[in-house]
Amino acid sequence: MDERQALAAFAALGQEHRLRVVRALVTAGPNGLAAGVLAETVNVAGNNLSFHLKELSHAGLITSRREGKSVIYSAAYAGLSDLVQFLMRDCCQGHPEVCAPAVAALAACDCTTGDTLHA
Amino acid sequence: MDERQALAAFAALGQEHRLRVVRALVTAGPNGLAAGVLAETVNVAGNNLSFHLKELSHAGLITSRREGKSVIYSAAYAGLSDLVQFLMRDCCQGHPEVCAPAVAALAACDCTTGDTLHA
DNA sequence: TCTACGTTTCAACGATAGTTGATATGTAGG
DNA sequence: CCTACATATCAACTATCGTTGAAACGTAGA
Repeated sequence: MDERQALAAFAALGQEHRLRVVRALVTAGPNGLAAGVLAETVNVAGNNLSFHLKELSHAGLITSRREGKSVIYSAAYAGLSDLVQFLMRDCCQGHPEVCAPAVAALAACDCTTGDTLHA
Repeated sequence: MDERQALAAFAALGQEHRLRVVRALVTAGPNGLAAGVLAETVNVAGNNLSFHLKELSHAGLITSRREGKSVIYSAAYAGLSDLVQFLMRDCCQGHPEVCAPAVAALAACDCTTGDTLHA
């Protein structure tokens, strides 16, 4: 991930409605949520939400697929990973103790119990 | 970290000059960099940089200390950790495989070789 | 094909953020 | 005390972002 992409991603997350959308989709899991459900969840008008979803999609943070009349959005976990990696890259220049908490914080996630940790 | 703080942090990072400042400080390590050095590094006028540094500081992403005539800024690694944790929290609702790459990406950092990983 | 539903696009307005220049603070040395 | 240096503050301007309402698109069922 280059700076331009990271910039777009952070700018996208730095907005109340968009951050809530991403959080909702991250917790929702890979099944995702329909645009209409998201509109109710974050309490935003449909047309306005559509604008934000487009921005999040362009930033590589979410993906979409059509299912009948609905459009289902899901978190782009790979994009989120890249963003985290971009932010913390080269944080260990001779002082691993300063960034270890970041690793520990994320490792505290239940993911560590998954069998695909190193996949 | 609550939503309001995360929002401020992401909005702070969603700006070219501020993102470069944070990246410069993250790679610089706990010793930090003087405001003047940062101004040259990111190629921003001093008064303008001061505005951005204030915003980053208010967002909990950097800290500052005075050393003689200079003010030294450093990355707030704890704040960065909290931010990462906020973004990925509850990402594993029954599907640990989707967020495992995020953990792996951060774990790829040399931090994993540090002796304070679980501290 | 017609209607209903879900979603997206567009133009326009109001609010907010970033830059600039001038000025103020605070610190060290002569 | 006075000057030089480093950084911070303030007001004003411009550009960009987010919201709103109206309208269009695409899909499914009658």
